[in-house]
Amino acid sequence: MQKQTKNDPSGGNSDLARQRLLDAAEKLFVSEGYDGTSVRAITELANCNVAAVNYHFGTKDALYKQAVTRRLHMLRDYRVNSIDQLMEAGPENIPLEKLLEVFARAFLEPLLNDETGPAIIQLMHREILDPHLPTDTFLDEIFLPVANAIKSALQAVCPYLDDKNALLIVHSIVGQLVHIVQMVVLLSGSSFVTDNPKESIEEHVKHIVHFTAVAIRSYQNHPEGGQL
Amino acid sequence: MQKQTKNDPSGGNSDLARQRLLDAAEKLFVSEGYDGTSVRAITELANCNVAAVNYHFGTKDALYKQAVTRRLHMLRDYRVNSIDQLMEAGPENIPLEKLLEVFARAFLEPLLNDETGPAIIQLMHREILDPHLPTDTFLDEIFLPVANAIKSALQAVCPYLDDKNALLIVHSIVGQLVHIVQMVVLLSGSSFVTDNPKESIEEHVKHIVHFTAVAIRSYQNHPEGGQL
DNA sequence: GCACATATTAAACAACTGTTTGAAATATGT
DNA sequence: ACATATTTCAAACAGTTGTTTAATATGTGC
Repeated sequence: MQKQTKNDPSGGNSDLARQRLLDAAEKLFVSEGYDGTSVRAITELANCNVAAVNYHFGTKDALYKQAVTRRLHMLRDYRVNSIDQLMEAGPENIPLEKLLEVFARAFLEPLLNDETGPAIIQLMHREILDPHLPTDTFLDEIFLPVANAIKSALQAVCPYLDDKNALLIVHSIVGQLVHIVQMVVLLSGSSFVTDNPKESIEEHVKHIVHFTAVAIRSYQNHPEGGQL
Repeated sequence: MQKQTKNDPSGGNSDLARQRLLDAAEKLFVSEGYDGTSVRAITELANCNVAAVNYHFGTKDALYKQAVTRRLHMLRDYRVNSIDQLMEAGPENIPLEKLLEVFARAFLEPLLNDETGPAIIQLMHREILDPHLPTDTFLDEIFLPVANAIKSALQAVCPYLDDKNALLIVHSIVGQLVHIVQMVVLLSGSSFVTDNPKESIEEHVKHIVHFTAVAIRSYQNHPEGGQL
């Protein structure tokens, strides 16, 4: 992309400006939301003229959609691929804890990544609260694919889980993981001193894996779950 | 409030307009967010003049703070009181499942209430994403009081839980409960037909109670949790 | 009924918003 | 170097925003 091919009539500089606009837009949509972000703020951060948004993307809304969609697909692919790769070892060779840990880390990858932090997941939260994508995009293009991937994997590793219980368990796992992100966001604006945020996240991940594994194993003897 | 006392010099009509503005503001802040809600939209919904916000509240921001804070305190008090009332029966008389169920229902009360639905909890999500309250208000005035109440109650009912594990478990419970709300919000804008949303919520609550109880009991023999 | 306090109101204000427009600059192919 | 395509740009536009202002209407106490 730094190299400009002489055959490309659409111009490399155009791609650079587009990229800068997408990156700037993403950053501002994360921190200010859609309505709180102006086209002028985006173009100033991207070092572009205010009309560049309309030239390259048509409208602010279309820019938003592209900024969100590229991240949404990235998150889905990373999460689904992580599960698929693990499952290549064969379900009988995969400890439940391992599956849960791989999923948790894949789910939280942007958060665990120093460069991105909670931003991308936070952008997804915003899209849920204020949807701008076409109806059901979030469900169809990230939530359901990821949920189905981990659900199938759970059922392969724990064949005693029926469809209904497996899905309920997926919701429990996702809820716990999302909560970590929300706590990070909440504490990031806080005057509380966190000793070591990364260590705290690791601790939560470890807890969730164990907590969840125990509960799942209880379904082996009790399809209704929860009885000891 | 329908009766106007002759002794009240601040005027009943003023309280009526204030109330209408708060209610209208809340409704719009829930659905459109802070930046997506204009003063004109609020005053139109409240059947007031646009300057009424400034007269009664000073600024749009101050109106927002009051609208959010009144609900935040309401949620906290309901949750904490539900736990406290249950604990009056004495921890030795309270099954763990009962405690978890009471907490879950108290936590989700607005959602379970046909009049409010997920709106109020959604308003809290928005405040986390776009804080307008003074720093740490959300933490200090709802999250921590509620977390501490359920943490103490859990430790009273399950004395084998130490501080660290109890807190991690509280996070797991809250994460699962918050996730229900997020799913309701996500599906409310969806073309998916939900057979019976109330029944689905009940099912999730039942699952979370049992799922969580099993996992908690595992700490009895294994302070590190998670081992079977 | 009057004086004073309070609440409501329409108009005005400065600033901001996303978009459009046409000129100018730059890139590209021959 | 020229013709054409693409990109960038400043200015303009109509609409929106939260706030202020002063007049008017309403409420209250005596």
